[in-house]
Amino acid sequence: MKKKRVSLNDIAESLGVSIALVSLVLNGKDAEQGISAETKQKVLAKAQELSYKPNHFARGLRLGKSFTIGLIVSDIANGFYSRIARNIEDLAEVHGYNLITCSTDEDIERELRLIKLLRAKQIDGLIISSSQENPDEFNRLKAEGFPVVLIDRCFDGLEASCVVVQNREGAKQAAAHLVEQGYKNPLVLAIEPAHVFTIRERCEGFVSEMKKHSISPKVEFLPFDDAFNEVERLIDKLIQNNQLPDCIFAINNNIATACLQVLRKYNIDTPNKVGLVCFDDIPYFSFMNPAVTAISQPVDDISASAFEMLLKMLKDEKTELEGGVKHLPVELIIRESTIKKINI
Amino acid sequence: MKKKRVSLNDIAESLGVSIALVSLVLNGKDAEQGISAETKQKVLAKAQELSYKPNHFARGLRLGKSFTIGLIVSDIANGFYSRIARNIEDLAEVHGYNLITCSTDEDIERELRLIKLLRAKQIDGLIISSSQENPDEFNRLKAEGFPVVLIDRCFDGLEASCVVVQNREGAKQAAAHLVEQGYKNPLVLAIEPAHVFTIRERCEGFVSEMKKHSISPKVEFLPFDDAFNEVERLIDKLIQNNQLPDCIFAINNNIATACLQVLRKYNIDTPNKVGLVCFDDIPYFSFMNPAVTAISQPVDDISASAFEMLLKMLKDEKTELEGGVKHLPVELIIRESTIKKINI
DNA sequence: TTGAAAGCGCTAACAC
DNA sequence: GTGTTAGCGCTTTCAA
Repeated sequence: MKKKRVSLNDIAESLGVSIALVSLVLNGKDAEQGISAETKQKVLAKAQELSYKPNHFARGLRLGKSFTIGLIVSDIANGFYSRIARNIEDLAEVHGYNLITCSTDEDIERELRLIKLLRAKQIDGLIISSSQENPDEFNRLKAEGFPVVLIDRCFDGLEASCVVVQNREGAKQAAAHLVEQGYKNPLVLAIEPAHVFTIRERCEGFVSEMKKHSISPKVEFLPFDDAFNEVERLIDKLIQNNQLPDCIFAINNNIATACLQVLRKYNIDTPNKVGLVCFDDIPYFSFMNPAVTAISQPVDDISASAFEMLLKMLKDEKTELEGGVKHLPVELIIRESTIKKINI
Repeated sequence: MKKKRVSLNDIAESLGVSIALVSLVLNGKDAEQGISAETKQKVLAKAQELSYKPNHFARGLRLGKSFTIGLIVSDIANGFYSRIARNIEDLAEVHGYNLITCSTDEDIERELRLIKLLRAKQIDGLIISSSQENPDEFNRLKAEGFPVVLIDRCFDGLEASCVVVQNREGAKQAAAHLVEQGYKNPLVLAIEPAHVFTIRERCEGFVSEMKKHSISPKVEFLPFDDAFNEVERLIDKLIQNNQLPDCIFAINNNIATACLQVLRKYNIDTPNKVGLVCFDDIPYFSFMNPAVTAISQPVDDISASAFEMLLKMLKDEKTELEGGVKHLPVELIIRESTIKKINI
């Protein structure tokens, strides 16, 4: 029993005026066209009465715009990305845009498919934390004049715009802190794919700082899925081989959480037996047991900067798109998981 | 320097065939139309070469479908909803649909605006956790034949389809558990707006169970925003007036988290001085300090049921939409925050 | 086997 | 002040 949607035509007919007139009024262009206040009221009233809703397809087809932007991340259920999504959603709404969000699970092919799909759906612009191996796809998009902003992860040779944090510096701070606390045998727990910008930079920053103190950390790359079991398998193996580290640098909040679970399960005292520091802070870390030392990323700034960049491109379509990478600072927040207790 | 998008016409022209032919081939209707394998190949090759992407607007305008579904929740950054969003996103993708997600912050007007907007954007269906006061809007949608499934929250008199959990039963279990543990002076921490289905059912379930044990819990409704400060203000007042409860029933994961923060800040021993139980379990609760006793909701089942219902409506458009409410069971997971230690 | 053409609903240039 | 009209890109019916 589907009712037909009401169109401009329906309003025009029932009022005995032209479609164009109705369109003009409903788009607020009555002033510049000199439409009488009377007809304007009639039209507005009728539109209300029939509860007219503009057809987005027709409008989009005509205008070539969807007022929808895409957001692609690895996993929208990860607190880091879901906070970004929420921020961008709010910013977008202010400017009349909606957000269509997709998760890739770090799958390169899937990411390309999603980009294609979203473009077919005529999104006006894209914000993406990419899992690609190189910047080609994004340079292509930029060359086409398609507004795109990368967040979180960057590429050498990228020509499109990008917002990232100071991964290296953050990782170095974490390393320096661990050394200061007397940890000597660190393990870096990263995830695949290892080429990902954030992973690489964080690992390199951490390792290079450790090297300064004549320490060479082990680095392990875990599959993206199923963090808990992967971490457990690894820790188990390390225990068997008597190779347990005395501290862990977790590459993201997921891995850190998994670590905490596993350490607890194996009754490994944190921070006294094994310290833990995480890149990326989430609200829960501050009251976990133990509270987790973490490098906090400026989520609000990332969202705001990225959206601002995108909006600029969305607005002045004439000019060449700009490009450029913006680096945002991070902050090491020291909590219980890296401060050994005096009496153990 | 925007390149023009390539259209069916471009392919047709450069091949010297008709648009219709190209359309047929690209939609895989070449068999039933009896198009020669040769032309088919030509078309496919050309489409590939020009990297043709169908224009979603034109298609949608013609077909009246967007292959996009809407998801409206109060806050996509809340773990409960972000997990649901991720699940539905995955299910949707399998069936060729995308998800456009919006947050309302429990704002009734905003919710209505969003529904209108998404419909204008021609979403094919809607999954929503609503903050409305009554089912009118959704009964209207159903009457119009628009596919909609409510999740998490329901209404008396609702005619549309709905998936909820057994809020009352869960809250009762929580209450019974607290009593069993010897707690005698509970406080219910809920949020506004108080008319929300989940809030109401959880409060009622909890209170009615407590009444059986001759206990009348206090119930406080906090504004939706800024949970931490609201909880702190309240706890502070209770301490001043010497009215601190001996246990708290937090209505959702946000409030529970805020409670934990505040209790810690005030150095109030949990569970010995004040116990804490939460409706809705999130992964972090299991390794917080103390680990939080919580009522776990079947997030996967909620997502799957809701999507399945929606998909059914999306598919057979002919038949009258069904309606009906599905109730899913919950489970009390007992952890440290409600088990008093023997030696305190 | 293929082509022609109508029409989805809307906007904007132009005509009256 | 208001109407007419072309056309955005696509699908689908009918004709050839």
